[in-house]
This record gives sequence, C-alpha cells and structure tokens, in this order.
Amino acid sequence: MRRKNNRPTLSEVAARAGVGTTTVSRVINGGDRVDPTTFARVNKVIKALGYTPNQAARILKGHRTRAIGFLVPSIADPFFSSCAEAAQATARSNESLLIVMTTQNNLSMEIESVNVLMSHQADGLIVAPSDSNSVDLRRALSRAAVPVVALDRPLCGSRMPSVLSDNFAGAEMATRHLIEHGYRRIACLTGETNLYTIRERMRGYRGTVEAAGLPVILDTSISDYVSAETGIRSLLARRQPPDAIFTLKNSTTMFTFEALQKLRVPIPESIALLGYDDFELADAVRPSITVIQQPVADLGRIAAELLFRELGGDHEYKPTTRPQLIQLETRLVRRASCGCSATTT
Amino acid sequence: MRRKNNRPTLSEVAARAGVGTTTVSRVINGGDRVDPTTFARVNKVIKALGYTPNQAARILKGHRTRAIGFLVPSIADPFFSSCAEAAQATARSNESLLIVMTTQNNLSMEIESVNVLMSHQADGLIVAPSDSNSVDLRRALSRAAVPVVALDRPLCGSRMPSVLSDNFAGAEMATRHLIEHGYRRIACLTGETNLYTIRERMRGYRGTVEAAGLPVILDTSISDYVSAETGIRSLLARRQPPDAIFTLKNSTTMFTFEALQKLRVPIPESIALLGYDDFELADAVRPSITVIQQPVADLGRIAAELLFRELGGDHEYKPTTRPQLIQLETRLVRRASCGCSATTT
DNA sequence: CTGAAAGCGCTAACAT
DNA sequence: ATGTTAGCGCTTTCAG
Repeated sequence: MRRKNNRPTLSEVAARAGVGTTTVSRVINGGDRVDPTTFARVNKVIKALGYTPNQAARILKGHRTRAIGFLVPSIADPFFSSCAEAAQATARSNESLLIVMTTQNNLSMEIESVNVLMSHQADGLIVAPSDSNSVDLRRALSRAAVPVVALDRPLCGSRMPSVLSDNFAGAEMATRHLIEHGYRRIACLTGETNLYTIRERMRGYRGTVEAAGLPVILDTSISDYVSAETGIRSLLARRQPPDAIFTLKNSTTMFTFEALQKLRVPIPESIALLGYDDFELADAVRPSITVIQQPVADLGRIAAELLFRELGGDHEYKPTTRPQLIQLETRLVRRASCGCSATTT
Repeated sequence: MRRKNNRPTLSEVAARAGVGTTTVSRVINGGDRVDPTTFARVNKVIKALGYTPNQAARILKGHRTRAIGFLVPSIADPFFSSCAEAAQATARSNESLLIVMTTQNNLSMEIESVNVLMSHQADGLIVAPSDSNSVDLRRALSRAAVPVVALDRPLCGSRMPSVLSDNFAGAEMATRHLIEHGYRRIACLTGETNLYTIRERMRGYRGTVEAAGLPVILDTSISDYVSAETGIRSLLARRQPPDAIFTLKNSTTMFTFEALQKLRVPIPESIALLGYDDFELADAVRPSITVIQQPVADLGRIAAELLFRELGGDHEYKPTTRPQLIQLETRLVRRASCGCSATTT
C-alpha cells in the first residue's frame, strides 16, 4: 500500500556511524558541538548512504516548511513568469521551494488555493489578488496567519506589504510624453478595468490629458485582437480620429499594433503608439514600440525578499503594524512608435 | 523559538467531540465506517475549531505529498512557462501542488534540485534535462525512486517516459517548405547546440537540404542579438548569400528578424525567414513570420498526465519496463516571411 | 562532546 | 461502529 520508502533514515545513519541520533541530527544541522572527527565520520556515512533528511519529519517537529506559495493569475503571462523566475531564485537562496498556483483571476480559485497552501503549511505567500477589494480573500489570508506579500496589486484594507510598480506615475509619464510630442487627441485603450493596475493607469492617463485640456478618449473594451480592431476602426471613423494611442497593457499593445498594421495606418505618422509594459519584440518590430517598462524581475525579487525578511526571525509571526507600500519606478523606453527616432537603448 | 502552532490538532477535535482519534481520522478521510450521527458531530467540531489536518504528519506516515516537482531551465522562457501553466492545471485537477525549480541549464543545480525535491518527498518529477546524456542526473533521478517524466528533451539511457515534439520532423517540414518555395541556399541559424532539441532540428535541416542536393549553410554561434547581426552580415558578405534562413529557436528567430530589418534586407524578397517555435508576435509583425509551431500546452499537460498515471495506483512505484517516447506533431504555420502570402490562420 | 528518550500530529492494525 | 496503541523520522531537553 504505502510507498515503500527505502530512503535511509537518520537512525540508520546513526547506526552505521556508530553514534547516537542526536549527533547525526547535529551534524546535518551544521555540526555545532560535535567533535570534528565524529563530524567527518558521520558525514561520510551520509554521503555513502545518500541520506537526505525527511522534511516531513522536521516540519512535524514544528519547523518551517521552507516552501512559499506564489499565487498569480497565470504563469504563462510573461509579466508573472518573469516575476516567478526572480521569486524562485530568491526562494532558492533562502533554501525554500516555490509553489506556483494560478488562479485565472478567479476569486474562488484564489481562496481555494490559499487554503490548499495553508494545509500544506506554506511558510508564507506571495499573491497578486484578482480583486484588490475582496473581503473574502482578505479573510482567507488573515486566517492563514502567515506572512503575505502582495505583488503587482495591493490588497486594500489589509496590513500586508505590497510591491508594485508606480502605475499612476508611469501612465502619467507616458501621457505627458505623448503630449510633449504635440499629440492632442490621445486615445487610451484597455480591457480588464477591474484590475487595480489598470485603474491606476487609467487614472494617470485621465488626469494628465484633463490637466492639459485635452479630451479623454477611452475604450475599455479591448480583450483580444478582434475587439482591438473593432475599437480602432471606430476610433478612425470619428470626425476627429486620435493622433496617438496609449495602450494600458502589453497584450493590448500587441493587438493594437497588429490592427494598425492591418488597417495600414502609418505609425507614428497618422497615429502614434505608446504601450504600458515592455515585451520581447517591442524593439524588434518596425516601427519599434515605445513603452513604459516595469522592473519586472525586481518586483518578483523584492516581493520574495520582503517575505523572507518577515520570515527571517525564528520567532512567531506577527503581522506588521503598518502596511508597507513599495512602489518601484517605471521607465520610459523611447523607441520609434511615439515619434521619437529609433533609440540607442 | 518555533512558530507557536495554535492550529487545533486532531486529538483536540477528538476530545471536544468526545470520540477517539481514530474516529476523527476516519471522518476527515471521508467518514467510512462511522455512524452518521457521530460523523455530523465531529464535523461540527471540525468546523467550529477551523481544524485542518497537518499535512506533515500525514506525509510522515508514508502518504503522498501531493506535490510534484517541475524542473526546467527557466520559467521566464515562454515555452516553459506555457508548459508550466498546463502542468499546474493538471496538477491541480489531481489535487497536487506544482513546485517549480529552475536550473539555468546547469547540471549541478539540476542535481541539487532533484535532491531538494526528494527531501521534500515530492511524489514525482517533470524534468527538462539540460544534458540528455548526463549520467549524474540519471543517477540522481533513479535514486529518487519516484516516477519521472522527461519534458522537451529525453534523458537517454533511462527508462522514463519522454514527452517531446517531433523536432526532427518539424525541421524537415520547415526545410522542405523552403525548398518547395524554390529557395536553393537555405541557411540555418542557431545557438545552444548542446541541447537535444536543437540537435534534432539540425539533423532535420541537414538531412533535408543534403537530400535535395543543396548546400548546408550552418551558423551555430547565435546567442544574442549581436551575434545574430554578425552572423547575418557574414552570410550577406558571401559570394552567394543565402536566399532563405531557417532559425532553430524562437529567440534566434526574433534576433534574426530584427537584424534583417535593421540591415534593410527585404523579407522574403531577398531572404525568406522561417523559424522553429511560434511566439506571440510572429503574426503581428510585418512581414508576419512563418513558423513551426509546437503544441506547447499539450506538452506540459501530457507530461503531467503521464506522471499522474504512474502515480495513480496506490501501489509502490516501480519503473516502467519499456521507456515511452511520446512525440507530438508540430505544425507549419504559413505566414508571410517564407513567401506564402499572409495566411488566414 | 554525546546519548536516551519524549514527543510533533497523524494513521492503521488490532481490539472491543 | 469505535477506541487503544504503536510508531513514521526527526529534534530537543536533560543527563551524563
């Protein structure tokens, strides 16, 4: 029935080495207060037997699992996969595992995942909440009673640290850049307006165009190529078509780019394009696409570092008193699609 | 010191419910052979206390961890992140966790990761070996004594099932397609020739051009944009520059595309381009890029399914007698860069 | 510096 | 239908 576990155990090592279990335990835990000779001998046996400690037993003794959960909408998304890569590296250097769970931005999957992770005793969680205002998620998380760090999107009303890029400032910078180029009718295209990040970016766009006395031209219905093409067609059909488009996320940027190409709209001559989020080919396409770049890997890394800092003390976890908000700066990468000449970056 | 664990335990539940521990154990395991009344009463206590079983203890008793390892070079790579997404979904539907570890194609990290995963008692592993011939990895894996499935690259000499796409046939199909277009000097660009996949693709390219009596023009030094540009410059400098380029992996395709654009080489008029591996923007750029498409998500899913099939029986794991090789078919996606007109795909 | 022994929370014989 | 009990492999007092 049960999997026959032929892996050697600590007491086997002890027997083979002719020492007590305590000594072996000390050896595998750094070898404090062990005679160097004994230490060497035990180590040799460990090597010979290929012994590795049974984590389950250690955990049972009340120790940390050395596993953290990473809860994001999708790991196929380049943004989150890059975060994951960085978080994984940080986890590894903290001798921990990274357990990836994807939620498809679905609240109930999110909560279920939290529960699963908790029953596996994850030491902590990195989570990108689908809904920054969800009370249910907040409850699930606080019941978890382990440190949690929010990634990319904060969880309002909770005291957990959040690591995000400054979406508002990024969108502001983008919009301002287009305005400085002399564009007067700057359209903003996006989808998924329920996401915190998108909302912030919309806010940045809106504030900036309004402050400049320019019209707000907003289409929040872009979810795929078809809707992008439709949206752009209807923009073009206006009496006064926009002279620039600001797209709020990388897939929207790609769809928009593709649609503009297909409709043979010269970029940036007829319509300039600037996208939020950099992506691999933004530099390779013609014209190359100007973007707001987020420090993706930093986000993942810092989130994990923060988590391990809270995990750091061996002491019992207690929630931080003040919520921290870490906003990383974004960067405008000037390329051709906004009207800047090809860049040297 | 140790994290104070105020989580209720099974015996607390038992005490509160006025029953023995066995009964509670039975209840949380489905409630077989328990009086419905008792069952309800115990369940009420469980709810009240917010009890969840301690996985570590269960695992220690010899049960499955319900966690599988996923060992790939990088999770930031779109190929592997898509595999991971699919594998994660499959894991979830098998009520298991996916533990992601990245190895940067580095053998010692790979072996260390296997050991870490084993000490955490992962039920099984999905692994993309950096070196298909590594004896050390094979040893580490066989010591693990859990089911392993190879992904994207087989591990030679072992009996584990491998799930890959048919790289040889894909490259053959690609090369043949270019030949059918009438190209006579087909260059092949790649890097990372130590990878199994690349080797197979090279083999497919070479065999096909040779069979057609065409010259083999192979540059295996492409690792980044700079080397791509250099490589292409030197191809162009030949007395007889190539009239088509076949790139063996998506990053190489992107670099090549970018370099050709920069050097103002008309595609496909002067040089046609066909790449192995589809990618997000291949369809969006102009000209759109013809590619060999691998069934990425299927690879991840099938690898995981295979693993769970082996895990399926509750019986002790014993290695499959015959190694299985599952080769998934690739698909030629005709777009503009090969000379086919824009596609309708 | 080292060892004996008591559990961590759970499951599974084996009783009853 | 339910309880008793002996560990799973490890860490950790507490004594040498």
